[in-house]
Amino acid sequence: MNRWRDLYCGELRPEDVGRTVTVAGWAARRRDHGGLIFVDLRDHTGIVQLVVNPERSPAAAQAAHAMRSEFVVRAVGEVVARAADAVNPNIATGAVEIQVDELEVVARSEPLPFQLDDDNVEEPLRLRYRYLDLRRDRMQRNLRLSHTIVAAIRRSMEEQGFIDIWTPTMTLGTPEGARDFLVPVRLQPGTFFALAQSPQLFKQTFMIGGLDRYYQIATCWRDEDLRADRQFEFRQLDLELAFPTREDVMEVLERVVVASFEAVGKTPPERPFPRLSYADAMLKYGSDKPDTRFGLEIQDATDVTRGSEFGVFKNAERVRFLVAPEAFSRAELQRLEEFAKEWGAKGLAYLVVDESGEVRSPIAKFLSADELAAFAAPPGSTVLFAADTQPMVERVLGALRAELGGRLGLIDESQDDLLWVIDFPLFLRDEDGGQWTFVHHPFTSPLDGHEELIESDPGAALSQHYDLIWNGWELGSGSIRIHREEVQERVFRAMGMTDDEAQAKFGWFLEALRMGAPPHGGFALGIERFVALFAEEANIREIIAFPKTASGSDPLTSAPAPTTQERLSELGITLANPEAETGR
RNA sequence: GGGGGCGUAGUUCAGUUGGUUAGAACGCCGGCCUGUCACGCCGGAGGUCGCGGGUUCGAGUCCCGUCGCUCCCGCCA
Repeated sequence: MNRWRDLYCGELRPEDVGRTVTVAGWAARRRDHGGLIFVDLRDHTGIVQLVVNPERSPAAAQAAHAMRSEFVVRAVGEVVARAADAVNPNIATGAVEIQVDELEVVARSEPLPFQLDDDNVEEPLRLRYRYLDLRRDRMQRNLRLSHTIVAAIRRSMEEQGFIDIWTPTMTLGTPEGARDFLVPVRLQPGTFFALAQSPQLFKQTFMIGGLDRYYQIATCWRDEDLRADRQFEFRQLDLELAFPTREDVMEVLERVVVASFEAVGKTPPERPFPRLSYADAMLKYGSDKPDTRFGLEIQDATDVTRGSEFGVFKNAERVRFLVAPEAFSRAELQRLEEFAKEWGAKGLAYLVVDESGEVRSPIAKFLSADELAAFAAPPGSTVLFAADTQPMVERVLGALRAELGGRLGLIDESQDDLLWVIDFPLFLRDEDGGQWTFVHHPFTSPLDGHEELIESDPGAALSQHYDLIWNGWELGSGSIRIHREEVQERVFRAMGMTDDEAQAKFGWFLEALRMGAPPHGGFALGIERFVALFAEEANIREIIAFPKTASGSDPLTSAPAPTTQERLSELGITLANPEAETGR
């Protein structure tokens, strides 16, 4: 290759025996036997063993003796076969080694703040010294996997006729949705750009502009609290196409998913992926992103319990239950009730059917024969009830189901369940107001024939919104959009927005809809979540080179940081709390 | 904004009912060692027990406050 190296450390094989080669990398480990010194030389491809023999090269032996962990080293030597009893089967290069003639310390290293072979280091320390963390297998693997998947996505999108177009990241803020990150504008003090939460309106504008099939791996910003699966900034595969059916959009995504599985050598799911209605998902799984790798389905008993002697059942809007395949002890039931209460339940009624078939329950005496028949469960199981409003019942049993799935080991980890949740409602009622608010975003089209319900029965109107779910993780959302301005205005009105407000926020877009907007629809898939599932990482920070901590800072650079008074004056900004200016 | 968990050597952790000089492993430093591959053996250095206050004869340990990290709820069109 060049003066630094002829090939990579991990590439050496028996057929290289006899060659004189130059290699370079980091000294992962040194074993100094006083005479012979072994050095494990590492680069991104793997490890090769250097053997430094003072009889062969006294100078190299001296250099190797002074060498320490993570020194950057260049070595010249002869590739030799190892003796049969000296072969190391744990590394790919284990049949050979390099007898060193020349050893150059290219760069020294201080002792590291943590050991690279310790896979149990606190995350803040890893992030503070991310460049060291990146040398490790885990991060190398994850970042390269991320690249492989993004490359496969791009290839698939281009094969399907999509073109990559850039959209602005500095844009007009939207009061709805997530909090915007604001960017003050020096040339117009007092005004702000918002960092794009997504290219939503721009991609719809591409369709009106006749671009037909657009995609982008777009960075998006949202100023909300961070989580294991949420960062301030993240990427999404953003796409939009003209004149599609809902099935067309889903097919595009299914091809992308299958191409990604193939790219990483994983058996792809069969197409088409199963479709599940929102109503069924909420009933059976208590979630709009169900993990369907296990059963434990929720059942509705409201028809039977409406005439119950048991007041809690009789008066509840909904009574639902699930049957756990274990006869829980009193202590376990108490823990489960605690759990249910944390999710908002007032209590947790239960029927335990022990191994002999005997029913043990404080509420059994209130229940009719019909009720007991409806809840029939096999010996060695427990029926767990939620009785409350429908949203609360869904919430509590959904959480309980997910918890039990994990706790009872019901999940088949080898399985990959990809599915579509479709037929979402168009609106949900705001918890504290009673105001109708959109489920996805206000540009989602009602289902065919549901336009009339926008005014007459908003809660009953279904939409052409669909979510893609993988093992209980939401990969992304999409919809067929509204392409008629008149429908768009009606949706805004149903949400309680005046025409003036709609004009102020979206006037430019409503105007575009009046000038020949084709039917269109699209999708956005979260790249980091998608890659994390392939990488079997529970946290997207493991997929991101330089992520923020849960409190929103970067331990490597110490960002964010206060700025100077000069910069603030230029921007026309006065801090309400000037102490913050000097930093913490 | 709310709830849970964590914070002791460079790292990962232990630390009894509040009681003498706060320990272990790995790492680091020095020495010995020519077939190791988590090399081995001998010796050594290394501590603001996150920070501040309180209770006590005495606090790593108990109490209050605070900071940081993390998970979850809210929030995330």
